[in-house]
Amino acid sequence: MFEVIKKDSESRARFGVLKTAHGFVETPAYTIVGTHAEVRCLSPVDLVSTKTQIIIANTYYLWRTLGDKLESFEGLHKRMNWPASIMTDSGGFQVFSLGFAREHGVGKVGKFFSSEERESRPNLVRVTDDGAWFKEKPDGPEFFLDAKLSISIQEKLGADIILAFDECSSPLHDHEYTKKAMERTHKWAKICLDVKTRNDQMIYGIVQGGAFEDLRKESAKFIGALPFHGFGIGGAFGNSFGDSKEASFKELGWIIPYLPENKPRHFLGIGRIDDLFLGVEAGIDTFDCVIPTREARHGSLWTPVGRFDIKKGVYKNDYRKIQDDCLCEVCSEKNTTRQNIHELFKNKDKEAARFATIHNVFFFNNLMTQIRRSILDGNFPRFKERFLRGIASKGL
RNA sequence: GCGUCGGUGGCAGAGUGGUCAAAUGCAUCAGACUGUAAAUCUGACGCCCUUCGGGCUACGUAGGUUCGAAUCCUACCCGGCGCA
Repeated sequence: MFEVIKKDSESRARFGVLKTAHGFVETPAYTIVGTHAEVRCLSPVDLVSTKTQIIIANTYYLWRTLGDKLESFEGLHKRMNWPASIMTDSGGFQVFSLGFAREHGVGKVGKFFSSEERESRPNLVRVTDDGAWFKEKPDGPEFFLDAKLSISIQEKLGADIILAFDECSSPLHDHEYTKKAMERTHKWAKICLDVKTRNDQMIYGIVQGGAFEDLRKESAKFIGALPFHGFGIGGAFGNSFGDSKEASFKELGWIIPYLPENKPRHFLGIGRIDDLFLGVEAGIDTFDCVIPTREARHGSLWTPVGRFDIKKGVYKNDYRKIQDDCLCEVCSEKNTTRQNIHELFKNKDKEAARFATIHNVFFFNNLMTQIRRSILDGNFPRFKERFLRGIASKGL
């Protein structure tokens, strides 16, 4: 199911192959986010051209959207017209994102909402030891999602890799709460394994424990010892949650040694360029992140010298490609200069977001290809240094 | 020529005696975005002073009425429309 082909001699980086029911994923790999069973703005054909290997969809949203139709659901592969690998997130992140994170504005760097702002973004989630009560509106009815139901939904969705239901805690939570959330996650992890019935799906357990060393180690030890096919690392990570990168990657150092060498490790929701290098270096095999697709829609295009906002006026008469040496479908087309794409964004043309998404997704997938190659060549540390310096020199 | 309607910040367009440096939209500029609340959000946008705040100049032009005018009056300039 997962094989490590080559290990870097100077770090924990490794090249591997993950075999799922729908093919192979060469790792380290980027998992492209398709929450609602589609990668926003991209057709299945577009996706192929972006070198995408695997997509992650979301249990919570598909459950809410499909409702009764879930019983007769044809499966994600058919629905998405995507023949390759798919994973589903369990809905555990929504316990956080629609709850505490929404209320407190966590996730925006350096900014937490004031009490006034909180009123307009109320917490829509109530967590108990048994599961999570969600509501769509502050005054709407509650509905319950727990480990058992999450697995049942994920089995109906039919992804190749499913995730255990967890509670993602916040960096604002103290040790006591984080411990409680971690213990719930552990309890739910065992339930997920118990109730899972399909043999053609892999299941990953999820390590929590926030920024606390004792909890991270405890969680890694506990989850790592359970018979999962792989492991996700989630929770309060990275500067997105108000923590420094250094601190968050120290956490990986606490966790990874407790996870089995021969099983894949997924870094949940993390995926900026420096994160990728640091994650791979720490022993991560797969990443997923909204950044390539969301920022594309917002006009931010990524290149080896940093990202830029194509909507800015300076690109109005810029007849260069997004990125000179890029082999993505957009950069390879004749009539897709920065000037064209700028204009499409200004005209609110739907093609704008599509072009931007194609480029960004290709960029990140291609970066992973280069990382894999560098590991195979025994050159990862040099490649990392060179690439990060390239970005730093021009600024992000 | 007569009549009539109108001339507001980069543009469009509110305001029709004080709470107006002037709503709103667009444009512009800056920023954010990390298991998708997000093809989204935030801030700036007359000039000057260090922010709170204060000062100055502004609603076609020039005068006037008034404690006070983008808002009222007069003349003029410009534009649309109608009639000659």
